[in-house]
Amino acid sequence: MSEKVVSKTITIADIAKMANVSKATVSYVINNKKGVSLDVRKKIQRIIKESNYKPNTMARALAGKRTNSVGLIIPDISDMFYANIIRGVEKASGKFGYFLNLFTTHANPEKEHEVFDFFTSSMSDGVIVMTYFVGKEVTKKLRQRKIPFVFLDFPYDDDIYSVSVDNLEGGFKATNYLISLGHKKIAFVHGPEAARDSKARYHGYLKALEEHNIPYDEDLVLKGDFLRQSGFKVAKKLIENKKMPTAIFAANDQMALGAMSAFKKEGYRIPEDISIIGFDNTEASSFSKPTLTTIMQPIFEMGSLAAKTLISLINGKTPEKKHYLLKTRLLERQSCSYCNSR
Amino acid sequence: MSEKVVSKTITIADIAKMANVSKATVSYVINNKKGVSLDVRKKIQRIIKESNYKPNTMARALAGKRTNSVGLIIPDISDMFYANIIRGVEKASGKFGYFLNLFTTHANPEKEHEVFDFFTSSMSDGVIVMTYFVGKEVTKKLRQRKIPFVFLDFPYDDDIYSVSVDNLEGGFKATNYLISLGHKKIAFVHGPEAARDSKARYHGYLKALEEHNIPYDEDLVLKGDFLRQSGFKVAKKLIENKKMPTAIFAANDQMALGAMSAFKKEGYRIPEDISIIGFDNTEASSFSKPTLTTIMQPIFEMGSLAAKTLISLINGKTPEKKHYLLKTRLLERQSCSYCNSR
DNA sequence: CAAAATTGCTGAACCGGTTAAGTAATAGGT
DNA sequence: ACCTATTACTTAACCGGTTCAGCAATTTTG
Repeated sequence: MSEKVVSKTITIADIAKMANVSKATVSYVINNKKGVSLDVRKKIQRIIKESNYKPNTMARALAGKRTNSVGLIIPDISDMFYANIIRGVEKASGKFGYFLNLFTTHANPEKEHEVFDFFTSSMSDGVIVMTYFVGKEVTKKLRQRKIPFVFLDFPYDDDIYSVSVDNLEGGFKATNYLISLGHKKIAFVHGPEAARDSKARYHGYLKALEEHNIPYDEDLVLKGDFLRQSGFKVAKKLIENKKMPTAIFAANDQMALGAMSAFKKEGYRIPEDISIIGFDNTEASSFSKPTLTTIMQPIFEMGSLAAKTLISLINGKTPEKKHYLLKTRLLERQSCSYCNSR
Repeated sequence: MSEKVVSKTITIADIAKMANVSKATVSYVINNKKGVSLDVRKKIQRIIKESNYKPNTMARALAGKRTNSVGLIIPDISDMFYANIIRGVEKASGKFGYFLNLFTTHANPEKEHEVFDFFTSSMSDGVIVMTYFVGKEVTKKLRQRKIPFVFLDFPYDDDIYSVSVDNLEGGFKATNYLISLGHKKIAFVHGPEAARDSKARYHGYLKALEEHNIPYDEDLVLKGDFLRQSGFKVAKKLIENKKMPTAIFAANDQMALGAMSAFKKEGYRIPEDISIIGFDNTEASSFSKPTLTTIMQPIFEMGSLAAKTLISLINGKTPEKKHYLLKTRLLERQSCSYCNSR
């Protein structure tokens, strides 16, 4: 005679029943819409609170509303760079009441496509994309599904909302700093061939030389691959070739630190005998002996601006800017000094 | 006379129409269910591919299916510890085809509740929780909504699936190591009062002393707060009080490094005059001079095991274990040596 | 004071899928 | 050849919300 009671999660219909109104009225109250008398409104609000009811996000989203979440697609989370991006995005989104869907592509083209497919199946209201292999197909897909998106650190494209770091200006700043210290023989260490950021930093280097009428010396421009080891090798080579510069600008901290240890090993004093500047402000750069002067990227701000821009787009507003090009900052530490050589 | 064509995203109904079948049949094909002839199946698959159709996740979830995403709630993402947790969770979930919803509570009780409320509104199929203020209400809420969950680094509770690091064993291991090097006067530096992990490490310390019949010396147990500065202060105090131990075990690397710099400043050689061991294997610990011997937590594995367990739960399977207590690992570096004093 | 506008609420369609139940056609068993 | 299973597919209800159209009661307006 007894019926089995299956505990079901409470729905809008239940609330409606309890309040003796229709589902519609409850919905209006939930969404703060007018057309409901104060009495009824209060009653419904009370019941909602008492029964601890939470509208189902899926149903909401399906019925045309938003999910209140933004997606973030990044290659990886293994270093602080990406962790900081996440932080920035998370913080800014949180401020606007959005939550974060995180996707990592592991720098794997296949996985990247998978991720995008998932995205286009609706889940986040918009997406921030930072990835290696994105091409026109992806932006096309996103547009087709009318999913707002913002790219991070993406080559300038007038059609695409983007937030990037001004790597050229960063390279310029680094080189300029060395020049201001009296250096004229300044070496540059490249990152890997394909790296856009390294290239931009190189162009900043060139620009600074040019502006100060310092002749370009091909022998002082060296190939690296962003890894510590390559900085070490490059430094060795410079020493062997007896073509020593008075300063080195490496396209990232890792290589700068590699070079530093090579020079120290060969008896050079830093910064007395040679100045070194890096790029990125990785954690390691503040622990080296001497601590590494470097260029800091506003990573957190990058994430946070991207989120702000995206949320504007989601809400149909026009973001302040279509393209942000963020300035870097010079961190003066111990690895650079006035040029002592003739 | 011309009609405005509004580009609509393609739905299962569209596919059904194109294939001259019902929505149901398409659904069966999508979900690889039987009851569809090979011919029709292939035809539908072709059409799906050609039209680049992706089922709407929301609709799916609403109709009783899953979202294929797991939630992760953590206090913050500002350091590599959490970044590694994320990595572990992301990687393991990815392997099973699950995506990640990331929530951070910023160690803020209010925000924490907000996050949980959002969760209970259905979005992820399950959730991994690592947070400060969780209490019984939260686990009750999750249970009420039938959302599977796993706790990270949570005090043992027989009722709750959990993955934790064996901090006691870690503390034991660290202390034991120092003892094995001949040390008898071993200081311990606490983390903040409330920190469960610090407390557990302390108990490991006690256990090791006891097992080797080394008398407990109250004066060698000092209060810190996990910050570098506190390690520095504590070391100063030891020196001033002329109650020098031959070794120090700090409850985390930061404090160990702080202590290290204090000792160095006062002319002590490490490890010749005093051995130091930390806990956590933070990045900084491998850059110090000398490099810091420390206890490594299997953070990545923690995240990955939690994800595995959660996904089992989601799929109605019984996870291998209800409680994982992961072992730490000793990283022997340069900051510890045989005890030289009498 | 009648007509028009407004307010407060309801009913029902809809979002895009899943799935139980039903049906027609084909295959299998004796 | 006749009855029963099985196969292949469809119909329709349902998930839990939102929102438009409609209606009655009340208020405003000329």
